[in-house]
Amino acid sequence: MRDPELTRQKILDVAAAEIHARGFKATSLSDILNAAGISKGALYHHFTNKNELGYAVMEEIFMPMFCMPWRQACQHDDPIAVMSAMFRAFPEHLSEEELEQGCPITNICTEMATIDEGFRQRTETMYGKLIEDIAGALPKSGLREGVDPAQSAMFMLAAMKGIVTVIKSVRCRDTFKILNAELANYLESLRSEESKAAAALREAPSFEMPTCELQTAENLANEE
Amino acid sequence: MRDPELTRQKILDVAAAEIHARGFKATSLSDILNAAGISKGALYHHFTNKNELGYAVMEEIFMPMFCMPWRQACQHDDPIAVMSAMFRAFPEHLSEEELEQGCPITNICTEMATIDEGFRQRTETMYGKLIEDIAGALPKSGLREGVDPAQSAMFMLAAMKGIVTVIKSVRCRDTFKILNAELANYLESLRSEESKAAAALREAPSFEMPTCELQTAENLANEE
Amino acid sequence: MRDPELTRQKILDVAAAEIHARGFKATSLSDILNAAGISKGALYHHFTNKNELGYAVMEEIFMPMFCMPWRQACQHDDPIAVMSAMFRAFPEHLSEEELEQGCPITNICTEMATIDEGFRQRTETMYGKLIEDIAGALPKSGLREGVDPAQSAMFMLAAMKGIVTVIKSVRCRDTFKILNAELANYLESLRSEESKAAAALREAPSFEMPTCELQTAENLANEE
Amino acid sequence: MRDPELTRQKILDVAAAEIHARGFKATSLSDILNAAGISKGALYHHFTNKNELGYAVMEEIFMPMFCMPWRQACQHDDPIAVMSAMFRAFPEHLSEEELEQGCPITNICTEMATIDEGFRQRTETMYGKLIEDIAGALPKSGLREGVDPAQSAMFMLAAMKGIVTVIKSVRCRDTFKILNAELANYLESLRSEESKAAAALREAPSFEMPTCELQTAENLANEE
DNA sequence: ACCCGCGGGACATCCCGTTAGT
DNA sequence: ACTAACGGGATGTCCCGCGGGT
Repeated sequence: MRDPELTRQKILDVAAAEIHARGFKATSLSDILNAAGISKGALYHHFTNKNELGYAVMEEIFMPMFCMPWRQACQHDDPIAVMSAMFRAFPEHLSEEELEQGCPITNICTEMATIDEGFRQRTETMYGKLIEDIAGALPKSGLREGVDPAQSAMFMLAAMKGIVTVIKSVRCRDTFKILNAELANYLESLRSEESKAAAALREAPSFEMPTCELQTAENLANEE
Repeated sequence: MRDPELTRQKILDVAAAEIHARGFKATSLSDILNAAGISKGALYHHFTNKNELGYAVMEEIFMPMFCMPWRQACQHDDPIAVMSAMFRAFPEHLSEEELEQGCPITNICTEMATIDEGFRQRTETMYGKLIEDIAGALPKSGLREGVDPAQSAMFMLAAMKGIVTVIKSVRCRDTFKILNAELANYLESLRSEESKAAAALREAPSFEMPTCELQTAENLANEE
Repeated sequence: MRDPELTRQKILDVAAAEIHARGFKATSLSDILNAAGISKGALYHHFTNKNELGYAVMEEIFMPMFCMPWRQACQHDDPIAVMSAMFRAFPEHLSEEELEQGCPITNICTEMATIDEGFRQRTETMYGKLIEDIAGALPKSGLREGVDPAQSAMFMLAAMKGIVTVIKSVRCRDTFKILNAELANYLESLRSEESKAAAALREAPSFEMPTCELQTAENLANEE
Repeated sequence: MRDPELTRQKILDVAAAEIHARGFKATSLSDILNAAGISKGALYHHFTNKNELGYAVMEEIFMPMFCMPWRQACQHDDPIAVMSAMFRAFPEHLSEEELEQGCPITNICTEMATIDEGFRQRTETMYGKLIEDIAGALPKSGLREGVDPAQSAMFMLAAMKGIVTVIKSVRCRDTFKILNAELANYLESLRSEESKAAAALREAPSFEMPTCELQTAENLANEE
């Protein structure tokens, strides 16, 4: 019955959901408490304050969730192909709710960056690492001359985030598809001529949304 | 001494600045009141509640400010050239503060879209109009075959917003330049061959940040 | 119906009573709110926080109340005689409750001096002024050679506060009388021989507890 | 490693220090726990609640510490001489911190007497015993006719506490010296003529602050 | 048109004490 | 004997909005 790690995870899971749905400031601790069915004492025992809880949610839920597909794509022989497929598949895979809520990291950072350094810095370092990984992987696909992998990776990331942000306002899945297709085109345009030829012969890799193996309260409970 | 319109504008100006700096929820009415040197009664005389004030700030300050440069570019004979120049010039023109605060519209909409329809809808309709204008203007520059102006306009807008959002986290002006340069390249890539040739001959239009002729409290005061 | 000054005074009066009865930290704002029948908003409107309320209570209630009798004694031709009478009369004049609660200034300062400078400094300056006044008045009674008026005033003040403090623990009115009599003796011992002789001829001034004309909520209400 | 008595003492020592520094209500159990490096369970194993811990601190730390010098003085042939020396030496012996914090017993009793009988009663009985001892010893020094030893002892005690309380507000070591000197004078004035003469011939007893042999955690640890 | 006094609720924090467990 | 998870209440702060008055 008493399982601190599970309690902690339950708090994190619920907090992540609430924060994603309503934003950080608009989410009260009582909301989380009620939804998770735990007491104030328990929360205060695991996290020293609301901001610290927010940091933990970012690091242990939002960031792994966000990075997973990119990391997976980076390990493939033709990362550009996988990412392209990813962009094209993505708009279909999101629920109506997710589409309306946008990217949790962009949300929390846009909201909190100017009033709390903790959120901003965590986002900054995450971006740094992710860009590094992607920039390291892109050349595997064969790049056009003059293309700077880091620069392109950054642009792709920014564009992708911009698209999700715009979609959050516009709430239109078709627009989402179109924009992501345009982004996929941008990606493909980075290939060298040989790479293009080769890619044309191969079949496009079927992309399936990676089931993000997060440490969730459910997982923890099932283990036993 | 008693000038309702001036009072209203002062409130809007101050509110815009505070909200841009701290976000909507994190800005309390007292913050605005103190900064503007007016009383709560005055505020509630002009605006029915905090959200309504937020809407007015969006419509009368943030949106005109944001749209101004685009509208200007659309009126030029070669909109792509102007927008390209704009993207390249932009990172230099922003103060350190503005760079850290990001785009006010993206901020407020990202923060509030899920908890209040008013903010979202206003953003949506603004995007709609802006895209329409840009899509209407782009062909003047001569587009490559197969390019859908609306689609490209949307992508450009999204990418631009994504870039500003990322920069808000990363706080690096050089990265800003690089990303905007990449965006400018994207724009130029939309041109047809003839357009490219023509543009190469012309001199690039020098871009100067448009001084947004907003209705501000200062302007109002000076008129008299 | 709406009388801000009266509201403020009511808060001060009630807060003074509660703080005197329970101590500063042990008195919650809700206690005061309930006892005064006002809302949290009203309190927050008149005082920025609990400490600031405490300061106001000290300055506007406790200190005038405490200083009144001394000031009165200082204006007499023979201050020593008045103060002596005061010390002897004091233990009889206090209610059982006041006897148990001790001196409000000593209480609040003893409790708060180490954790908040505001309380300490206010006490310090009050002591300074009071000592100055008493030291200025004492010579009127004719002092023995070698007596430093300031020094004696300070000692008298300290002893008096010590007595009240001890009585707060011991809760014995007779002990109070004895100790105050001893203090009165100390005072009389400061006189020169002529002064002693003269005082012996005169009748001891009858002392009556000065009705401290404080600005109380009751007074304010009665004025209208 | 597991030494319940040592744990208990450590708690007491740390609690005493924290309570002396911040006051009883302002000291949270977590403050003590962190400073002592023990867990809440340990504390609640040794003490049933916060008040009970406070009582123990009073009885086992504050009171022995406070009484020690007086007891020592009482055993001397000329208690008045020793106490006089004590008063004169005291202000020099205190650290700046101790001077600012005042007498721990006065502090805790002033703060808690009205809201908890436990603190008050313990103080009352301690005063009773101490006065008894001093009143019993004073005659050894040879008292003036008409002097009631108990009365004088009480006055001395009260005055001394008042002085320390005032100094806590005023924070001035010189004032401390002056007031204590005045108190010493009071003491000496209790002597009979013969006693005065005799004391004048003898050398004043040099006073050194008694190293209070308390049961401290350090002492306990060293014993092994 | 604007100000000031006020109502009342919500929120983050924090704190004391209990209990399952080792 | 001691740890750590947890319960749940209370507190100070603060904030949005209303309405009497000028």
